[in-house]
Amino acid sequence: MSAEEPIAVKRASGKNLTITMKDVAQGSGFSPATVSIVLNNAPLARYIAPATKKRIEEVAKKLGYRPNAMARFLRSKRSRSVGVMFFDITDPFCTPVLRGIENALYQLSYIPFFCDAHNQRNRFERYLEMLLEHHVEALIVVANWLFVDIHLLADLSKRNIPAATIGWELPGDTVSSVMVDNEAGGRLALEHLYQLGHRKIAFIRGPKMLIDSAPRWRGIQKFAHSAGLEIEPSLVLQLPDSFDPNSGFEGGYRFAEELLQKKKRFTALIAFDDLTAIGAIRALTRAGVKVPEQCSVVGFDDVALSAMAAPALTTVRQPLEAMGSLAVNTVMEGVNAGHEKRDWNISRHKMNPELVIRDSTRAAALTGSDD
Amino acid sequence: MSAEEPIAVKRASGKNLTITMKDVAQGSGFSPATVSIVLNNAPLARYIAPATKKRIEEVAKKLGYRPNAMARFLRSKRSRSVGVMFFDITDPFCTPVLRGIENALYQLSYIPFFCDAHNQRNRFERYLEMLLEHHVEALIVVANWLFVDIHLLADLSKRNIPAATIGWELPGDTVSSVMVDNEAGGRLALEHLYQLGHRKIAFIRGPKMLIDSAPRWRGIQKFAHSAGLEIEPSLVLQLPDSFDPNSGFEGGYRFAEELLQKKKRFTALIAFDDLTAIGAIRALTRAGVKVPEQCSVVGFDDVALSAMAAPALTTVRQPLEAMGSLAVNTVMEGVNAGHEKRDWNISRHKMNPELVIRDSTRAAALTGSDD
DNA sequence: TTGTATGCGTTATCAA
DNA sequence: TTGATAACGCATACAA
Repeated sequence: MSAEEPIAVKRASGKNLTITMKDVAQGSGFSPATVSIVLNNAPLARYIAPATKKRIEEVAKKLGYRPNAMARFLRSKRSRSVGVMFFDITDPFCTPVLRGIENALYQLSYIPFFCDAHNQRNRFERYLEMLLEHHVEALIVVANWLFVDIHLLADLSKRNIPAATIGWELPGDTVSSVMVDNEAGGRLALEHLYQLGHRKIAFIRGPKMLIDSAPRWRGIQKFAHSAGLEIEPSLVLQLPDSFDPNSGFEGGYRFAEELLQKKKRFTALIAFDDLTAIGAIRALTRAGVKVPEQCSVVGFDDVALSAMAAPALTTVRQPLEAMGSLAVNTVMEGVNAGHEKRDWNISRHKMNPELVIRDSTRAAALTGSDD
Repeated sequence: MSAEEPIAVKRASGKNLTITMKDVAQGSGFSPATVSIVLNNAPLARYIAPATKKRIEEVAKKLGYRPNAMARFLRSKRSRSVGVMFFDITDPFCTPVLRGIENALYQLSYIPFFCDAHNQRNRFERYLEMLLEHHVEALIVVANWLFVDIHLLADLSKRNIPAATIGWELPGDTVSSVMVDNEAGGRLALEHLYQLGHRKIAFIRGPKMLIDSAPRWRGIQKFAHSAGLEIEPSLVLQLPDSFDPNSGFEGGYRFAEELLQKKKRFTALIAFDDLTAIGAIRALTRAGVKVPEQCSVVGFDDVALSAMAAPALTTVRQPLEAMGSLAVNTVMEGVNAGHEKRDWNISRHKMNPELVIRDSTRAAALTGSDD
């Protein structure tokens, strides 16, 4: 093949900077249809002469042709984009999840629209609107509490837009979900302390509004029951509802302080999440109670800072990144099913938590705690 | 107006779930052109009869009409989307920046595409490709080191796609940038310690590959010079290059350990960034050196975890969220200029850092440091 | 093996 | 004051 065959492109030689398929057609001497078939490697490409293919690909490359995703959507109805909505990206929980989502989408050559509802309902709705206008093929919602009524998201599935939630689940059978097995996590935390010999254990439960709170506590109760461990009510506190994902830190601090002031005796503490644990540790340390020597502390989540906390936090890890990818794979199954006109079902995943033992826990001393 | 005038929409009553402009036209009894004019409040809308407007808007709403962003783009060349590319979202530096970008875009009814290069060049390029295919109106790149040659991004400005970098700047005059004034920040950190009476100060400088490292150090040197403070070379260490944004923690730990082992005497330490500072504090504490009683430590950035560290970290804050918004406003000026066929210039912003005094610094003791 | 024609949902120009 | 028509860039059915 004459590799030097000139590429003729008629252009107003002016402003128009975007190379279109027509340009490639003109440049290669074939029709736009043929170009389309070749560049997309469509079924019909089987019948195109190799020389033609080569020529077209060559020209496309030389011209720097880039398919226009918008125009393409108009025909194919595939936008190759997915909406990713966070209730509050400020929550350290979110970053690894985002990474997991992004990475899985990237593998599939999909690109995410990023939305952050700032915990505001109207903002959530506005973003939903925008995503719909941009015709995302699927939606992933990352949240740990619920203000979104079913209708909003169920609406999506009526439009055949598969949706999945992470860290949260919806009643009904229209939205898939990916969560950690909170009950197992709660059990894991208590079991760990129990095995270390702790019997006087304090608890800072999660806020009522968080869907995680109840099952974690249930896991704790169940283990306590099965092990014959008594949970002393006066050692159980519950964080107040709050929209600030970082409020746990302050809450943990205050509640640990409170326990100390009431001269409660405990050799270990299970916090609702890592920030709460770190806040509690801060209060304990400040009051002269050494962690873990005098009091062990366990968190939940294993967010990035937990490994850097002092002492490094023992915690129940959620596989956040994996949860992100799983959500992607889940909705993409729906997307594919849709295109192949297959039926499919939503799925609800409960992923296994994992105990990560670091420096904030150790075997119970013989004596009780402080004061 | 008869509020009950029926809306007649002919449809195959089947699968098609998306309401188009044509549907609104049919439903309202007007032509698509008129509907377009009314719903976009185009100039010509001035001449449309109020009753017509009302009817059309009513029908559009009742039918749940949503403009198709793709089709709209094809005509208007406006995608109402912006590419946001992170070199590594894992860096705690990034989250507040993302929030700032997202928020500013939201105000303008633009939606961001989220891209994370994972510090990989080919991934960066692939994403760039995707963003171009999706015809983003602008690009924002968040990074603190450079593997991207000018050409890649300069290429954009040839396509009239305004670009801005955050935390990093490019030579040439094609890409805007938003950075913190690192030199001022370095000065701030040292000045603070100096005023507290510290004279024996150790430094952990940033890796060479980070653009921030040099100016921060320059700010330190300049202040030292002007204050007549001597910087002891043996107290100056430099972090090795690394692609892991969290490696500073380990580096800070190791270097602080090293200083201690060499029996160096110092009453304060300035770390390149917060993670490094927190790592250093960990090593100091572990070696029995109390922070801040025996050694003050200053960080840089004020990432989220700094306030929660123990002790809470004194640091030089970058206005990360504001930097994000500023970058948005900067590129949007280019976008607007482009549409109004105006000329415009890129801009380079240096934002003021701010000293945040927390618990990791205090007045120098009379004696030196440890051992 | 390749080309022609059509339509996706909009907007803009022109005509009525 | 409103409507018909063309065009944006692409992919497909059909024709050649």
